[in-house]
Amino acid sequence: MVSAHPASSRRDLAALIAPFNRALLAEEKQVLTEYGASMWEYIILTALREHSSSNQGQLAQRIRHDKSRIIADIDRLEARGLVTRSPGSDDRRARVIAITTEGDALQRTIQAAIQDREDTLLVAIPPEDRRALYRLLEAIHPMVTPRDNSHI
Amino acid sequence: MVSAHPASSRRDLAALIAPFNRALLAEEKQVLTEYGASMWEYIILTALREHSSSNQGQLAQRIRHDKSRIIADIDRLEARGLVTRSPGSDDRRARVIAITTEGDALQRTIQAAIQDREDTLLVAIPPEDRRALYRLLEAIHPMVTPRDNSHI
DNA sequence: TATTGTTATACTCTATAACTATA
DNA sequence: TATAGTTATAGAGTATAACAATA
Repeated sequence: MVSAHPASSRRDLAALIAPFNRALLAEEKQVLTEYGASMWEYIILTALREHSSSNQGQLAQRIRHDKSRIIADIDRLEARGLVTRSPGSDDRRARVIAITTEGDALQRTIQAAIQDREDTLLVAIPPEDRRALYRLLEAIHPMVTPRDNSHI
Repeated sequence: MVSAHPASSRRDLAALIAPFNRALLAEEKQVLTEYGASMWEYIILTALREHSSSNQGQLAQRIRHDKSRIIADIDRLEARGLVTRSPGSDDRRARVIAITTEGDALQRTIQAAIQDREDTLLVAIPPEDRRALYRLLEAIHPMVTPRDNSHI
């Protein structure tokens, strides 16, 4: 009897990526706990360092966070003086979120710690292989990131 | 003023892997919905094709599923005739889970469909780069998978 | 007393709908 | 009427504790 689907010798790509993803998140969470920030708070600070200031809704959309759940995160960041939330000058419904100097510094500190951990995790991978990995993942990134159509 | 942490030019590895992981899971879930299986059910079938039969607890441990949550999954797989659940011969507390011919066939069908989708997702990556990616991820896999200490 | 499978419960994350204030 | 932000609520997924049967 010949099977319609011969036993696959190859592991699912998802089965290779998922544990890697889990391990990276675990490392990241340890660092974040150290600095009293949540994953979403760190993602928000990182996004704000790239765009410096944006409306709350735009920000949520950019990082693919929920417009209703981002509120509490910004509340905490604001209370810690890491971001400011001010009413839009032209549209008084809008809230403009901007990162502060303290927020900027904290994001850098956390990111440096996270990348240190990532390097440690992959210390057994030769440098040129690691560079190849980054190059491949950067190439794949746009293929797996839903395009932002908000400008259309 | 010199910053303690200069702006990182590099993206976090987690920020590259997470969207990739999400995209792969989304593809996988579409296939699974087609065949009426949940992610955990597919993982269970895949694990059973590698080990053919095992105690419920050992199985849960191997796939890092919850020993209490695996119950409902096995209930459904058993009801569909994809696995059998029989009392252990030596230890009557234990339940031995074994995959059936139908279960084996379904896993192959689903896996083939999933890997087809994965190939489609990465169709723009040249074959040799894709091979390099798999090679790297296979090398990283043992570094990010918690070792099974159950035999100690 | 410890372990296998089971059930019940609580907790986190997420998704969605309803509300307000502006436009 | 539509939109930005907010609040409240319901759901999925997960983690944990308590229980019955067996060791």
